[in-house]
Amino acid sequence: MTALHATIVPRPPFAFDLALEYLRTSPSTVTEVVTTDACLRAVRLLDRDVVVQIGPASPDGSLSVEVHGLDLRPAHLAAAVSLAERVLATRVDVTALERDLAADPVMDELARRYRGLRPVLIADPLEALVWAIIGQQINVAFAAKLKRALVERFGRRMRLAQREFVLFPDAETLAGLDHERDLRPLQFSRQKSEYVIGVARTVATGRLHLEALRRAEPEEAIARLSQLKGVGRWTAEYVLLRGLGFPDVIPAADGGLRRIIGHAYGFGRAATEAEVRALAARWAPWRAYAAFYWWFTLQRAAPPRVPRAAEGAPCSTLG
DNA sequence: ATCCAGGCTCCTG
DNA sequence: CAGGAGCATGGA
Repeated sequence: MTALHATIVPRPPFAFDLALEYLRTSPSTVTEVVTTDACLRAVRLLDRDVVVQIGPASPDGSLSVEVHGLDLRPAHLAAAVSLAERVLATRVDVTALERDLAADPVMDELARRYRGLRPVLIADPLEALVWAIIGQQINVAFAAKLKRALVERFGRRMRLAQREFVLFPDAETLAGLDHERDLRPLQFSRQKSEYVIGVARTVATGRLHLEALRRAEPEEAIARLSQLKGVGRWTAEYVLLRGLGFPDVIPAADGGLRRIIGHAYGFGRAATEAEVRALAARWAPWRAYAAFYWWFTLQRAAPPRVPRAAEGAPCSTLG
């Protein structure tokens, strides 16, 4: 096992502590391991399974990026650095954000509260897509249980420093599953089983290249994703936000967003999707940031999660 | 038991 | 093209 390391300097303001808090408390956090001051994750980089660790490098805000694996070359470190920069959006210039959001007093307050927080990505876009499908119309705790079961059953494992890591299953693995035999026993509904395997097959056969969607216009990317069976607008927008890093999309149909926004704007009820879209127009070009702030607020208001079973256990960051 | 949960598909009018 | 029924599943 070799280790390479580099230092990156996020564009200020950057709040690594808030990003870490998000990861620590988010139901989507299954393949990541979050410690008191760092985040680790197993991922495929180039031709290697590696563990990437991101943590504070010095009090000035710079971050250390370490990559651990077998026979690593400089190219693996470069890939790890670009992964870290993408997942944490460290290179995004947010200096205009506070000014842009100040017109809306409610959002202005959130922008100040979460200064330096950017939407934290799920490192693997396919993982983001599968997670979004799993999360459709069920409570997030159960969705997290399903994701954990999927990862533990079909993900490759890695061991590093007494800790076990699991890679999210790749498209080829998921494409080879049988929904009755493999996913129903994990408590997936019949339709979600078919959706997950169907999108994996589309990706595995090369008919959909998720990474390439990053360069598309948002509406084009949403249209492409929506062609997949089981992927509607909410799911597509979620993938753009959490999987691909689009800064200005908002899943306006999201139940959690509708509830908290309806409450925050004094509707006395959940806002409708149309109302969320209308309000969100004022948050452009930062609508993904706004959505992320709301989700973080919901997460913080939620009751504390079940304590992790055992330090070092795989997937132990999920409650 | 009943309602709800980070929706989607498919079918009406 | 907007609106709604029906759908799966487990948890509170």
